[in-house]
Amino acid sequence: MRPDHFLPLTETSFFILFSIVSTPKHGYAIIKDVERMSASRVVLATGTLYSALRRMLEDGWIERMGEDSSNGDGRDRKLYRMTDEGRRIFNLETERLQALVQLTSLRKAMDG
Amino acid sequence: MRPDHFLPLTETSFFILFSIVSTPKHGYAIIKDVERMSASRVVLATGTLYSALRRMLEDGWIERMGEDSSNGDGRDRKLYRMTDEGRRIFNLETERLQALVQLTSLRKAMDG
DNA sequence: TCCTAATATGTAGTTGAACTATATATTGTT
DNA sequence: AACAATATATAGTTCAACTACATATTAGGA
Repeated sequence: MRPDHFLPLTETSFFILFSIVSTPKHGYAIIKDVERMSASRVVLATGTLYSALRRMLEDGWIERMGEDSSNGDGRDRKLYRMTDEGRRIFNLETERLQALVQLTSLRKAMDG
Repeated sequence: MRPDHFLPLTETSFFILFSIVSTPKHGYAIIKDVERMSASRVVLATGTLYSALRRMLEDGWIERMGEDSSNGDGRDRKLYRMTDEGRRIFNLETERLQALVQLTSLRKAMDG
């Protein structure tokens, strides 16, 4: 199993994984979902999204599903689904985040 | 006042600011402090630290204090202190982090 | 006294993720 | 017919973090 020093995830990777954590989505839907979830603070450019997706595919964090052409509509859509490895990494990242928040709230009590 | 799109902070910047939030420190002390705080998960290389410090000085997030040579010992040490602007940014980042953790914990209940 | 680890600050060059800009095509609405 | 929204993708730039290197002082043990 690969080491864990790809943590911390970038904000982009984090939100992409978060977006497909339970429901596979295609690229454009991920952009819209991330925008909604973040209250418009994170708006991914297509260049940012597709290069991030390519990296995650290479690393096996996500995979394509419905590779065949016809998706009901004759539309060019590619659904991305999280792999077990992607889920493992996403969980590690949320744990890291929780620890960080806990650390900063501890500071408010003690000092030094 | 400058805009807020320097958020999210990188992990490096976050830990550096966190380290000097109440006590000014010199570079090497910051490295050791960050290592301790993160349970050795984050060990800053000197190149990483000093280039981050330079950027933060340029942006006015931190400032030097005790610029004069003699620090009791004849040692070459430069203390870095957080500015009000640095504190403002650090607080924004902790708020962002809290919101993120809240978002992920919400997911565990609902789904979509 | 010599050696080593810890303390302390810095620069040069590389890597890689996110960014802007651009290109293309389809679908739904007016 | 025109336009906004939906949909995917590449090329080139920017910038923070990284590795590797360079230098010097101080404390402690052999």
